[in-house]
Amino acid sequence: MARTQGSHSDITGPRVRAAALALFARHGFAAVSMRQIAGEVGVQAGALYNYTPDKQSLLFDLMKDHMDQLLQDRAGLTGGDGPVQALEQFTRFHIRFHSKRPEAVFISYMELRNLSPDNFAIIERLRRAYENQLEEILRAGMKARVFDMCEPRITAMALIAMLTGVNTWYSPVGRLSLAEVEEIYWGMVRKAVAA
Amino acid sequence: MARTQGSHSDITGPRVRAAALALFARHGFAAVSMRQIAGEVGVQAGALYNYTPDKQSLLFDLMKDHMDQLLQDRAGLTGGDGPVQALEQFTRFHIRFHSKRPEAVFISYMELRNLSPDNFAIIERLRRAYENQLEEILRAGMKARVFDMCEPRITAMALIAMLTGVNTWYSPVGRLSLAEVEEIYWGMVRKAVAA
DNA sequence: GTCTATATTACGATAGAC
DNA sequence: GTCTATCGTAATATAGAC
Repeated sequence: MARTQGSHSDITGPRVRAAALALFARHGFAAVSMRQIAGEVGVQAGALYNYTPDKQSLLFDLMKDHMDQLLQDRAGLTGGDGPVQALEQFTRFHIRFHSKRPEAVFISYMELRNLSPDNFAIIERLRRAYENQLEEILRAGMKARVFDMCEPRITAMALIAMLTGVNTWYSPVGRLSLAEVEEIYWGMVRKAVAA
Repeated sequence: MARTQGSHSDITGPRVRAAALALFARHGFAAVSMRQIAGEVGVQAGALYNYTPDKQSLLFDLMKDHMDQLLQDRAGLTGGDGPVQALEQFTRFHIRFHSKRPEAVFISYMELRNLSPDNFAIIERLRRAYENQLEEILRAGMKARVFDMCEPRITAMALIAMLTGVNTWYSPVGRLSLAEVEEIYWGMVRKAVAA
């Protein structure tokens, strides 16, 4: 992977981030060295510091971008005509979004403890905002008497855990299509909160 | 934490494992040094090698013991009078067992990638055996027409993910008792698979 | 069984040449 | 913007004294 000198700022930056994403997901943040990332990109370790002030920022930027994209994509949806439709939309969106980015999802769940306190607080606030969206859907459905549960916050956490669990077994080349997976999980979600 | 020389084999061994469990759960396997573990125990780093051949074995032993205990405790249960009772028993057992060992659970889910290939295969086989127990309960319930689902394997994975998610928010000193948590989750599980 | 001391290797990050 | 070279530190694991 050795290469001669030259200027490639516009393509090296994204490649550094892509390499870090793949390596952090595979081996864990603490187990990956800057030299490994550089080797994957095809530069020397020192060159990485043209694109990130330090290793911590590299991790944080990956997680921050992931959460921003999640909330942005989610904000682009209509919200549905009622609580049931909104819940179905949330369910399908969550599965689709997360199954398409297994590495970023993995990192965002596993590497929280390797964030600096300040960075952790930022990511946690974004995650909380996403969880709150599901909780509000559940509360609206209770008010409309189409859902029945005693603890909407905990139900929201339980449903998100279930949906994110798709990533532990789903493969795009597996037996089930993403549409079929959505259907199976939407069936469980619908029944679990049904009035 | 410094201490003078002396022989303490019978108490140091468990303390090494306890320190490793706590530190691995808090900071991650790769981020914890043998010196940190030794410091927590109150010995020098070299002394740890009287209790483990290397750091990898320390991690593996923690995970192996956790899985063995899970399967052993589970095997001590009756199984219930029918599929519905069996599912309720599984649900309550899973929540109770996992909520009582948050550190071991955390490690067993997060540090799989830090196991050597051989060790990974052993742990995976044990995990699979546990998942199969839930899958068999679901299949029995389908046969008896008390459960309804199209994919019992995936449903089992979904339910386990949901139940293990309790560990992300539950605190023994929080608002809800463990019995209340069990009740809430059993309600969701029951409805999700109901015929 | 634990200590001190160390061999060997690797880490994150920086400096200055090109 | 990337290179080579390096600073300062810390890692796992081992050896031999007590």
